[in-house]
Amino acid sequence: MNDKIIPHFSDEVRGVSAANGSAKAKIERAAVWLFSEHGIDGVSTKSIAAQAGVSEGLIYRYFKNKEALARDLMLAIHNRLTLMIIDAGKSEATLPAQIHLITRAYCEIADDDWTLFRYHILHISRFPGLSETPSLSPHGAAARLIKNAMERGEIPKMNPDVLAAMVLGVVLQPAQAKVLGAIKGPLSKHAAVFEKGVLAVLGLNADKE
Amino acid sequence: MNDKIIPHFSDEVRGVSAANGSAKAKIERAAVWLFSEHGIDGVSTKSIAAQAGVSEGLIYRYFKNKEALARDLMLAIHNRLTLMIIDAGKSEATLPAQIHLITRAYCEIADDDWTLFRYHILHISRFPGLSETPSLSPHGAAARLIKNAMERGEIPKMNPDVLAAMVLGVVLQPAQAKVLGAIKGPLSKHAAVFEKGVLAVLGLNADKE
DNA sequence: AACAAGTTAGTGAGCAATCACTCATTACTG
DNA sequence: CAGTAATGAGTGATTGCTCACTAACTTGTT
Repeated sequence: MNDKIIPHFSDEVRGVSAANGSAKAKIERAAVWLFSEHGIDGVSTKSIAAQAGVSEGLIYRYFKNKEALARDLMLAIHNRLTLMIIDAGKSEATLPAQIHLITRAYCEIADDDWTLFRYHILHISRFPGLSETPSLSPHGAAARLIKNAMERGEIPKMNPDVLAAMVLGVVLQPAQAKVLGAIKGPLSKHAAVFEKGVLAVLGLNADKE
Repeated sequence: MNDKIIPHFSDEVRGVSAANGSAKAKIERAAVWLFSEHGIDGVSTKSIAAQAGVSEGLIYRYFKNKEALARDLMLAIHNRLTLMIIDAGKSEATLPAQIHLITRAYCEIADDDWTLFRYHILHISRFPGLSETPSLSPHGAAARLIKNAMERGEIPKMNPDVLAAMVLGVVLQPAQAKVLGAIKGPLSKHAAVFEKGVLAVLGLNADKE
């Protein structure tokens, strides 16, 4: 439980952003916090500037408009999660090994920047375009891994999109429950349970215990 | 696949609202459609009135303000889903029988009023109060059924809130995937697969096939 | 060093547009 | 005509965004 999974991945997956003290970073941190709490339309540019401790006009030096600011932040976590799944698919050959890596990394990314992750699961639906590019979304990447495993004969063939959604739900719904206060503490604490649940949905855990 | 599950439940679970042609019903239908599409803050009272074919002022004859309208609609589907789970817990004695009923009914309620269901899963987080009353939320009701099954010795003991979230995720994440366009057709088509997945997460499907 | 010129970072008053909501008035109905 | 249903122009507040401006810092020339 001590060793982190994230360092095994590339820099993009580990999550990098603007220099911590810069004005741009202050705006981003203020915005992601306020957006996750009140929704994008529930936050004014004035309140973002106030929370960041900068003037309102400065936002428009770094971002074209409020929507672009919201989109950039969403894209950061969206791509981070997607690339993590793709990387895991490349570094491991079998579905169970991939799932072991992915469940841990998913939880660690969520715990690492919970505000940004919370923003992602609460408000991703504001950006339909991000999910309409299947290969660059967590769902699409997961569906691809599952489809490959089906073609290798690791699991029975069925609709990979439905199965990918069921599998993602085993991890994402507890995350949403944590957002809504029904579950407490870091997600990583439950990573082993999530892994077991995911394997069960895939019919891969008959040989355990 | 022909027989519906919904009729087995009480009137409240079957879903009843204002008379179809009344002005109040027209406002509700217009609001739930626009809210689910653009979010509550992304919809103006003017646009609701226009879509409903009534004047803007009429909204305030039937609802105290825009927030109350949004809350009433959310409460309708929220209570409908919650009561369905509670009812299933009363009418069936074992967890597998309860799950058989619930997965079907969940899908049928979603298909029956997809716009309202879509509004629920996309924007429930706007009303944290609804989830903070655990016994009156789908998550809370499901957690109770699971906890009871643990005490009857049907499944191993563990954190019932975490397990309830994982189980709900198996059904809700495919619903979200359908919202985002990754899955098509009615949810009921996949009810049997969802049931199998839920049983697997609970460790209850060793005796199948 | 001294100064001028140019570039970048940052400000905040102000603007047109839109917002949720009110209310005096009208239309309808039994 | 009493009572309810319905209207929509009007209101003050707030919105996202602009832009003329200042402050601070780099660079080039002497």
